[in-house]
Amino acid sequence: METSVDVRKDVYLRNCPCRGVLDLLANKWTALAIGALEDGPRRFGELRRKLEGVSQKMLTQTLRELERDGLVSRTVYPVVPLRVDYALTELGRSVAEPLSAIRRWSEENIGHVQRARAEYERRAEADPVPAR
Amino acid sequence: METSVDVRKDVYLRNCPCRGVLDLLANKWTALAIGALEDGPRRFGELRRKLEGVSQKMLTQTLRELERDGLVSRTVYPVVPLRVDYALTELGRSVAEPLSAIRRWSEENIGHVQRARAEYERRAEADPVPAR
DNA sequence: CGGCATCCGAACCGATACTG
DNA sequence: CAGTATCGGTTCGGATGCCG
Repeated sequence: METSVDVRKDVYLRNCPCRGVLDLLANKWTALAIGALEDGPRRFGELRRKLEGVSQKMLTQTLRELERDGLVSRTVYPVVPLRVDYALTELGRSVAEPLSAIRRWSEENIGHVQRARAEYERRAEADPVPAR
Repeated sequence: METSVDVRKDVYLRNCPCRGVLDLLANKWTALAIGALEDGPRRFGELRRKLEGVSQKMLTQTLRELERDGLVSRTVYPVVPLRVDYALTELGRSVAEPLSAIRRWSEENIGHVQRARAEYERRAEADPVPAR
């Protein structure tokens, strides 16, 4: 069936819709939000506390996009006070592992990055405009 | 040796420097740039053509950050016309695989995402302000 | 060829106030 | 509790022009 437009699935192509998906995953809070849901459903407030430094606005926005794209489900319990649960969908669970690898890499290699950064600055000082 | 400040390596903590690393990887063009260098060194112009839609400014900026953080090396050949090669460092090669997984997921799951998006819009139309 | 500097509109994001 | 709405500052990012 698949009415295939002549745009192959290649993130390097300008007009490929996968670009949008990549951008979603590349969002500042996406990897953290997905990771926080790996162990089961969480309430909005729990996520807010877990993702230190996230503003309520950005968390809401991030979760909305993830819900819209089918990675996260949102369940409202009509109780007082209001309760809203977020959970990974099957699609969301399938991206959890790749994103987890990214988070892990960040934690494991921060040392290397910091050393590289220090080295870079050291050069910039010692050598103002070498070949650039 | 490791002068350990009391900030553990946890991307969920507000003041953990890993946040900066995660942000680097979460940049719009980072995953594409790293991927384009997987098969060996590439010239600036090659990368520009490969990453369709990237502006020269953003490509330069992305490559600079990657160089600064030790994921990419930059080699200038003092010839006319000028030639500059970019290549992955060992650190850069170690992140190539995780980022590749992210790109692959984007390409493989664009269908699911598009269907979810259509479904979401369909609901929004049919049901203006249900529980939000 | 591979940049850098500048301008400028667009998008992002935090802070605050208000709602069911 | 879990949002929405709005305002304003910051950053993003494209377009253009110039340089070695």
